[in-house]
Amino acid sequence: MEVQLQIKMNEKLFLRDPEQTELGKKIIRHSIQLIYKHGFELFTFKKLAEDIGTTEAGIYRYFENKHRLLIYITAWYWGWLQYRVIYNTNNIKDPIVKLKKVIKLLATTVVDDDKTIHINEDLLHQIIISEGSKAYLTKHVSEDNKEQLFKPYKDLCAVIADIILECNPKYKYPRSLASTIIEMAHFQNFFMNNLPSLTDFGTTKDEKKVVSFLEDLVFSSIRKK
Amino acid sequence: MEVQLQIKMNEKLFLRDPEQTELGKKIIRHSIQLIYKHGFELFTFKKLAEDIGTTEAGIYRYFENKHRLLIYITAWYWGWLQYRVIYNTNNIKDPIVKLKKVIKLLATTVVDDDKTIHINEDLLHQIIISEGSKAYLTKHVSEDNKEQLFKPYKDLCAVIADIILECNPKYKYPRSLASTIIEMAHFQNFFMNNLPSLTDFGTTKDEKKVVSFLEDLVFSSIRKK
DNA sequence: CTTGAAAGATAGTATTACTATCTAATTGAA
DNA sequence: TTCAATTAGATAGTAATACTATCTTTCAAG
Repeated sequence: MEVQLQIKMNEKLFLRDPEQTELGKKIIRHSIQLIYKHGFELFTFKKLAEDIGTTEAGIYRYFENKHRLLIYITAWYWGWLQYRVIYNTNNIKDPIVKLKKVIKLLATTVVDDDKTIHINEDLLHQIIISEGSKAYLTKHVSEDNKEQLFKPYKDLCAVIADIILECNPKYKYPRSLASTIIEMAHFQNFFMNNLPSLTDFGTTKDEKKVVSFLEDLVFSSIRKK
Repeated sequence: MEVQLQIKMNEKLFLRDPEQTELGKKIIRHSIQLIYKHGFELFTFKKLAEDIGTTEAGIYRYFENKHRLLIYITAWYWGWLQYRVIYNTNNIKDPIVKLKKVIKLLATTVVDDDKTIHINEDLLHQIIISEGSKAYLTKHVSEDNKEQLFKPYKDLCAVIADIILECNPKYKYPRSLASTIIEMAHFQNFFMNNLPSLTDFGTTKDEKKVVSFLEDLVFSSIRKK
């Protein structure tokens, strides 16, 4: 059986739905590759158009600008992660086991998912690590937020917060702890590979240690006192 | 007695030392104001030159580009914070009290420091919250790091890691916990004000709650088990 | 008095981030 | 079969950005 996974995206993120056309899918696929290759600052629609073999104007028919495209890509990632979290914790009763699963999903390298042929999830994961926070670290974050552009991130955070509350209904900071887990899963990975002295894993560069650190952090905090 | 505080800066950060001239100091002062006003992406050397009343070429004599200027500003901030951490924890014996002091210094609004006339520390603090991580989230982070551009951040992290180890010499992740405190002090503040549902302080927007969250997180983790 | 450093003035270039318009190809409904 | 709509390709153009270059003025220290 072949299953195709479709993440439902907020329509305000694009001018024309990239999932609906060949060119649209190429834009997503190649933009992930190019942002990975050049970094977001040096990524341009010109380079993207050349890479695809279309024109700049063609890209602009799908996305207002490269920042919206970044938000689209990150939103897709958070949507996909939430799907994976729910899918992988589905039959687990013990919330502690659930939470461990979540931490692993967040902090561990992704294997390319065949259910989404036009997206390379491994590159995407790397992009989220180094470019993800640029989606919201802007002057217009509040307006973007009003348009619900960050909903997938906030939904994921809420799902994790709920699992935290299952572990300890009296824990006072479930949402902040959830966003801390999400951000640190990525930042500690980035630091480990690029500014190793900011972590305790610089020598081994083993992402399992990021998982251990996060587990220690989280379960110390929510353990009933 | 008037004390003037000078933070010693890495010479690779600038082409001409901005602390040594009037124009240099104006560049720092006005760039902080303008980055605060426009955000880093929309901040340009042209706008800065107009604001100061000099020319673009004039700015380029001090800084290679706006990204180097951002690194300079953030490096100054981390240097200044380390000074404040050491100054304020100087006579404290109890490492737990020390660590609480550090968290407060990191997560609480700064009052403008008269010891540095040309820098508005309050605006600077806001900039670090929303733009700080852009200094290292780049493709060239490793080369920049080889030039020691992030030393002040790493030094501060090391100082905090040492205090953590004073609290519990057996704690396994002092550096990662230190970088987590630093990053989350800023991110939780940003989230609280801009994406409130990612935190538990959205309704009150009270930064004291960020301090409480961080204290809970940190002291749960390092408590001897 | 002169000389060298800093800053001002002006100009110019390649690239970026768009917008506009026109034409060609496809597709699917009348 | 044809007509109309949708999508994409082609081309052009603009304002702003991110620089580099050069020449002149100012000013202060030796």
